[in-house]
Amino acid sequence: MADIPPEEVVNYACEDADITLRLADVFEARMPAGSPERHILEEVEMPLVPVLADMEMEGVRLDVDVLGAMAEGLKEDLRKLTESIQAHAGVPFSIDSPRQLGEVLFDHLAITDKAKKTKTGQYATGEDVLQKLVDTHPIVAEVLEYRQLNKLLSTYVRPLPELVDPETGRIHTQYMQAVAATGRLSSTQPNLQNIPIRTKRGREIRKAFVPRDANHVLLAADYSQVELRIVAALSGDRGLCTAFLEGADIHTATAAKVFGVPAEEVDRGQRSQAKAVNFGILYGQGAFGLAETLKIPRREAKGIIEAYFAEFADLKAYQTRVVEEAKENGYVETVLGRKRWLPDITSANAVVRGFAERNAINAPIQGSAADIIKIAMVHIHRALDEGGFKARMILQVHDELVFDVPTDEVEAVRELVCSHMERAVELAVPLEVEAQTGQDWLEAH
DNA sequence: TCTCTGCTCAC
DNA sequence: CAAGTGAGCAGAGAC
Repeated sequence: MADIPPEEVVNYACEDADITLRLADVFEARMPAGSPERHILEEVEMPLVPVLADMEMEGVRLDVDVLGAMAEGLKEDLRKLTESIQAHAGVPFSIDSPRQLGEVLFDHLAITDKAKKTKTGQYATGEDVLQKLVDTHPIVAEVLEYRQLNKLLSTYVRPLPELVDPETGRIHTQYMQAVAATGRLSSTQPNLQNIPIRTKRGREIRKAFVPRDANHVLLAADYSQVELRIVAALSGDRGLCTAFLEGADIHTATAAKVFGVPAEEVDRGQRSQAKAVNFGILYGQGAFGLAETLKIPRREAKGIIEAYFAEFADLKAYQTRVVEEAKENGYVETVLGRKRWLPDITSANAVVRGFAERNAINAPIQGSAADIIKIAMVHIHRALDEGGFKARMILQVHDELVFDVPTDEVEAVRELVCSHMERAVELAVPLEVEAQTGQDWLEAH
């Protein structure tokens, strides 16, 4: 081994021997030519590196005045809420401290005699816990609102303007390519993959994400129901596949089957329940979790899940199969053959094993969605370059891509982006993409 | 200064 | 016991 340059060698220190191997041999053994791993490395992950680098360097412009105005409003509302919460409590305390808040609510004010504890023994004061206690005392609703507004101020509105690069005037996130166990990207410094959208107040933050100048717009393109389409394709479930092939509203179609009524007669409540079941399926949720989400008795949740799997029997069989395969092989795979190893799948501990089983169900779905959008990103980046477009890909949020586009390129880029996203892979069901433009990220949704 | 905990934002 | 993947913030305590 003396003739191998040191940078081409890996050393293993074992109990009673030092083993030296050629790096190239280790690589060939771990990623043999023609293997799915090698394909993912060479055709997806490596080509994605310069794409992500370009996105990071390009950055996204932030209108700091929008956030400045929001900050003033939030501070004033938080001041009033703090005053009122302290008055209800009767003692000064830090609302930001879950421990102090728990003591105020459950010892001092004693708003319930059934307080829940966390695993470390302190009072649980999470959103779901407080939501159930909202009628016991006026302080509870105020704490919930305080938490929501303080989250917006402390995580987004205050820090984001600080992260604008003085050179470019833009925010430059970092995409982490080898962090998430499923193959997803993550985003840090700042995380631009969790900018609020759910609440009215939070959504406003998206108005601060703007195109580079007056001659550009933001174009946001997102996959419609991509994970449910993937689960339909992977399971080959006839009911699910047919619904997607017919272009049906998937939650309405699901409700029609589960509740045994024609699609036209599905009401809002039934659709919303079916939607919750569909999402739960992606994570391996059980009756307990569904009951919690829908705020219905467990018995009822169990009935809904049973009706669901009676209708979508191929899906049930698929989930059973994927867990069995995980036990057999020690891993599960995405559409591209990306593996997630699950050593806990054979654990004797039912809690630990249950976790691994839900990972076995979820990872192929979440990971396949990651595979698909990564392929689309590589193709789109190449097509924009080859087409001589000035449009730039600037953000990825798991099932969504955002572009900064000159106004005269909008229609061509929209077509290019949608077409590459929809054709990234060929599945047994169509992939659909919705694209919208706007003068800010909120408007583009 | 570092790490852990609890909480909450996104998909 | 119970719903997957992440990141960031403030509090609290160890060092």
